[in-house]
Amino acid sequence: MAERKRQLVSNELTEAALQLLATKGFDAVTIDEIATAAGVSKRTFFRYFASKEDVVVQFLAGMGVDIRTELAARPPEERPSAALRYAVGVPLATCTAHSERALRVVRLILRTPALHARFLEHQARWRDDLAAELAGRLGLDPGSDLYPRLAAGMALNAFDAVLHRWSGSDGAEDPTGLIDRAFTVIAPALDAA
Amino acid sequence: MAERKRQLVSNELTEAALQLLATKGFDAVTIDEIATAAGVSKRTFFRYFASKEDVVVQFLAGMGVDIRTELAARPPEERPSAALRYAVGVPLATCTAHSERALRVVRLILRTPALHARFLEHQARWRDDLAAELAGRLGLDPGSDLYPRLAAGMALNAFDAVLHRWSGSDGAEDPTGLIDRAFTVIAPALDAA
DNA sequence: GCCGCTCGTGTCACTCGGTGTCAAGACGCT
DNA sequence: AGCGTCTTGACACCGAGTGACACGAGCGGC
Repeated sequence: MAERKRQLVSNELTEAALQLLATKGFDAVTIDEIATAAGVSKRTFFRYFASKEDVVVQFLAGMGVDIRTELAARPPEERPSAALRYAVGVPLATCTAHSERALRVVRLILRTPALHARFLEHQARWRDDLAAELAGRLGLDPGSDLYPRLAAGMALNAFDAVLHRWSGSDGAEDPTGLIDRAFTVIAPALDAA
Repeated sequence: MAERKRQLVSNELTEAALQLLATKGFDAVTIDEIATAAGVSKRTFFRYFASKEDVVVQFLAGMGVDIRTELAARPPEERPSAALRYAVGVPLATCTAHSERALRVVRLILRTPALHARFLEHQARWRDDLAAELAGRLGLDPGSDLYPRLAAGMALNAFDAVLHRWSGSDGAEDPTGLIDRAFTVIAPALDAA
């Protein structure tokens, strides 16, 4: 029950934060505002989130592990381009499923330098994870072979490009179609050898 | 003459900052410390640099334009993989030329999340610039074609991987050799079609 | 019933990054 | 000397983030 309440407060906080940040802009909203809007104190906010950026970015935090677990679940004989495409497709599907909310968050992140920076940091971690998974999958040594890191980077780069285009078109363009087009571009490098 | 003095103060500031940050760690150094070490006030520090991260990251700020101008200078008939490889090679050559200093800065950036985030933000801007240059070079429409952004991303991704490996090996591995190996991996995608 | 226990929260005080304001000097010009 | 301009330092201020502590709610043992 204590866990229930914790989740409740957390949701209240993210809800208030997303609402305020999206309308007034990142810098124009203080943490006090968010906290009072959620009915708690500023101190309590920081017991749930490490920073102002965290409220927004933690909203996408699960994507990294989603990508990696999906890659781990793909059949081993599948070519890297296909496996990575499906792995990266998971968070994109989540985006399209909750497009109203996801679009607002993505737009906010891309428009706000501080958020964008944090987001890129997350992505860098995802890339390392993906590279490790990929190296294990292909039996490569990540210490000597550049391929795993480059491949993971290419996949996430494609993911990023699609996200930009998707939010740039206000959700009009289809992420699935975009990611397919992106992967036809990078596939020759992913599947070489 | 006034310009001389400005440059002098700026150098003093970056020197003090790099020294202190590299030894004590990013969070353990206050701006007051850096400023007093350079013989100026905290307020003056912020007249030269926008933020604490800026002192370190602005050290690499020129790289972005270097890459783009080099790409613009490459012969138009050169294949994208070769042109991008040379473009990205420019800042890497600068790194090897001042390896003692560059290595310290790169290590500091990669080790400090806040700095890493800012660095990635810069890179994202470079990528957009590179993509625009590449689109112009190939006569593609960056609004509809994904290739420019993906290609620019791949090149910078390779640059990033090399930088990591270089700093990870304490400068032992040769950046030129690494970037060549990285580009043989991604070239099939860059030169397809 | 009451006593203690823990745990979540609010309050307060504090540090530090970052900004606006202003007055005091340094410099060039006439 | 007297006058703009430009840089600087001093000061006050805001907001992010942290540490310390006291309060109250819930809960098990007596």
